Amino acid sequence: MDKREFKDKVYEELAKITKSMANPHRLEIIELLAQGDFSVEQIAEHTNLPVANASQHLQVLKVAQLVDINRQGNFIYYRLANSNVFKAWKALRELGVERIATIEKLVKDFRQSKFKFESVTIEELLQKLESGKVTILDVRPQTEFNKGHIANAISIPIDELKERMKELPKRTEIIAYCRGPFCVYADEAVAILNKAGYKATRLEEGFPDWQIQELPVEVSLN
Amino acid sequence: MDKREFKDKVYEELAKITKSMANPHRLEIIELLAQGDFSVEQIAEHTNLPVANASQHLQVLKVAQLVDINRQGNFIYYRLANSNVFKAWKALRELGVERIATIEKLVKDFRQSKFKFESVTIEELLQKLESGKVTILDVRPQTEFNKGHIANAISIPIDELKERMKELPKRTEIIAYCRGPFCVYADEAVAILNKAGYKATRLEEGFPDWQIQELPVEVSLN
DNA sequence: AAACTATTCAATAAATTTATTGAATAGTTT
DNA sequence: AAACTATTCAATAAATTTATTGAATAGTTT
Repeated sequence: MDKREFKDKVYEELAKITKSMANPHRLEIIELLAQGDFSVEQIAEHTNLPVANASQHLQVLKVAQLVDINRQGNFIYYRLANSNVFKAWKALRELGVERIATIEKLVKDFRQSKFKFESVTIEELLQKLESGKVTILDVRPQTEFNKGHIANAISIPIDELKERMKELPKRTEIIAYCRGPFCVYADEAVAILNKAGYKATRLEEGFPDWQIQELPVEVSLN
Repeated sequence: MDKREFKDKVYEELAKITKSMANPHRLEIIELLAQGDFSVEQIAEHTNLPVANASQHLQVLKVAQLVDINRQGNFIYYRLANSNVFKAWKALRELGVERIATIEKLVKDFRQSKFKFESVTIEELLQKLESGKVTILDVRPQTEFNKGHIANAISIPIDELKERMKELPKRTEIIAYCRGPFCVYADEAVAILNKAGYKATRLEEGFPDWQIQELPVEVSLN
């Protein structure tokens, strides 16, 4: 094998992996699976895809070895194959957010149209945790919280927040988080809480970003 | 704009960026541009593409805002738009190297078919630098060395190594590096040097990996 | 074993990406 | 201004990716 042939094969392989990510639905699936494992049906519902279609995209990811499966009864659960998959997604996300004004604008327009809040980065949250009392609020669905969450976070899914917000302290600062920077549950939570007189801010990033940095988490052993 | 519409647009934009990278030639171009800027002709030559073809791939990268241009006389020089582009490439590369046994195998087969040497990681090199004397040898073409290189590295392009190796110390350990883990100049250098009685090893990663970690470099101001 | 359920498969048409070729363009040098 | 050079553009055919639909499959429950 000569040098050119070798190179061609290396880049060919890398391109295969990159292609397996290069689709809006598959990027969304990867982001979702960063929260934990999900069945095909659940993935289809979350991403608004017909099941057969979701399944096809999952096959593409499986062939590229970005996801693993785990059969339980009639259900097949998909999960990310390893943490490098999330790292690659994160790098692409950061490239996107920095480079494409469109995305920034989309995010801002959407957030500002309903709410207009500042957010706190993971680093800033760590500083706050060191210097004083902060309540961390996880507003993702209960099942995602159960799969893994930031250590000491309180779980109140966004749908239950209105009835259950009395469980939260009125005085201490509340940082709400969800799946990632594009997830709007945290924005909704901040809107609800601030209106009711709480002191709430959203975390810019999501649980997987926290976890990948090896910060303290509580995960289910399943 | 409702939630689903917002999500669709975000992932659509991210997929556009990802697609712009999802091609073997474009991945190779990105890796090359991580060394510095190059004209279309140079890029075409390095990647073994017809000029018109290279130009088309560069347009794709330009539209996605992964590269910038800089006209000088008749030549147009392309460069990476910012360090996040290299970070994304690096994340994909690491995902690839870890996940796809094929690539590992390709790299090993190719290296072992001609040479079979161990390599040193950036971290290991840093330790060596702390604990004793090491000569760092840059075997990339002179122009790439001039654009930027590891601080205190000596430049001897691989083509000139046989005649010029007497410039190198026989006693101290030599670490040779080039463009990145898929670049084989460093392997060739190690083979030549060890045969001649030098103590040489290759650096696993390349100059851009060193630079992105904000380790000491010498760069041209151009 | 039959009925059921979640998922995958297969076929197809439409959309997108790619390589190839030759011409056009934007700037430089004479 | 004419000749020249590097790069881009435009058109096209071939290859690949995608969504859609209905059927098939692998396993579970009755």
